[in-house]
Amino acid sequence: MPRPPSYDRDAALAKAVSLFWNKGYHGSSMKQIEQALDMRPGSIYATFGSKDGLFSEALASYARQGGADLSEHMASYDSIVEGLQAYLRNIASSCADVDCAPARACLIVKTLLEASSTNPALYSQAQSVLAAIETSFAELLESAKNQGEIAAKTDCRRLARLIQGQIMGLRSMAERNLSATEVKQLGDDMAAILEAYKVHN
Amino acid sequence: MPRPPSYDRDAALAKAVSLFWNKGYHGSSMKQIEQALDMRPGSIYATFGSKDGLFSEALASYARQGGADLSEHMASYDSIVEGLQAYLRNIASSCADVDCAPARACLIVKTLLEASSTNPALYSQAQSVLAAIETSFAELLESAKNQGEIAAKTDCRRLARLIQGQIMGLRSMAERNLSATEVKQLGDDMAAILEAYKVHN
DNA sequence: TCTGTTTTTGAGCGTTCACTCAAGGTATAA
DNA sequence: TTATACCTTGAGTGAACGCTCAAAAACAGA
Repeated sequence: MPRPPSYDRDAALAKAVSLFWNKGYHGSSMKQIEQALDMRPGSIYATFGSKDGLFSEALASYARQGGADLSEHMASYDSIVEGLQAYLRNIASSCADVDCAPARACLIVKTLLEASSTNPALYSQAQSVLAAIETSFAELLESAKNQGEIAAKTDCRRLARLIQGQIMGLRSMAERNLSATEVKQLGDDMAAILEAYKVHN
Repeated sequence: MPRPPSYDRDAALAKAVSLFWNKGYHGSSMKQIEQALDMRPGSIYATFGSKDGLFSEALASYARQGGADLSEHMASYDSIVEGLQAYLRNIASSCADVDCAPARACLIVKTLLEASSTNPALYSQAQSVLAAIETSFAELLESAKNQGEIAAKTDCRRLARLIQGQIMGLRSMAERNLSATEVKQLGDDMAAILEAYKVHN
């Protein structure tokens, strides 16, 4: 009996991610959202509830994609630490490439900074997502420890935060007008930091 | 003959810095600005021209203060590299302290990320400020090189960007709800990165 | 005290904000 | 074909946005 929706929910979300990633929460108006999603306000509100709701779903979608990317990347590495080093270098490379993404900086970090004193719900969500990513890194590092790649006494959560800090710094730095070479060098230098944590036998 | 202004321009700017640092550009409305500066719109516009103008002056003021802080800090260190290491640890400590500042993250980075696709003028200004900071670090490192603290072949601008990236990451990470201990550990770990660049004799 | 200049004031400008909802359109099931 | 449920539409809501400006207030010099 009912009429099915004419739009593709996931496709709309992807477009929302792109817009919010580019312009941020306050920088994206409903007018721009309507245009980007090619949906009228009524449909948007029926589907996502509010601008906050749409942003929240977009952020979750972005985080899900990021997690999948990390998993896929790590799957092709025997050495976890080397996989993480390559991950840092890959981020630098893709940031250095001409606008393949809506922005170089991470949407989660942009949200963390923008929402910290203006939108408690989004701030909290950004915190949760970052905590989950920290956990992902920590679990990878625990495996690395079990494989003898890093010292048994290594504090994996602490090292995970160091790595997360590198990514935050790298991607934020990439928003500066640096050359591709400079961004890649930064990625290399950050990857090199992990050398000190390797067990060399 | 003329009536002198009743407000203190610098004091007003300091209050603007505090508000913008806390809430960002889009997150600070003129109503809130009027309240924070205790000035009526006419006076604000006569003094600073526009919201953009006020933000621009606030950002410049913040950067000036940051530069002065760095100079003052470094003055008390014979070893430049050790001074920079202590600088990173100090940032971590002050971020860990209970709200001594309007926000933990850096206003310049917040502006860089927020303005990149919504306000070219502020984006450009943030880029300039960050480039100047990079230069400050690079000059310090050149001195360190001359003093034999770091290898003669060190690329100082490149290392300067690595340090700047650490600060960006550290202060962004501090916006997460981490414990004081965790933030300080991150500061320690980032300071430790510079050990690898020291010439040990 | 009076005059001249400047600052302060705040009501209010037009615009844009996020959002609503009654009306009309379009699919499915009978 | 008809009935029914759902979806789409877009003009329009009140509120908040950044900003203006004529009038009132406050100072310094005469």
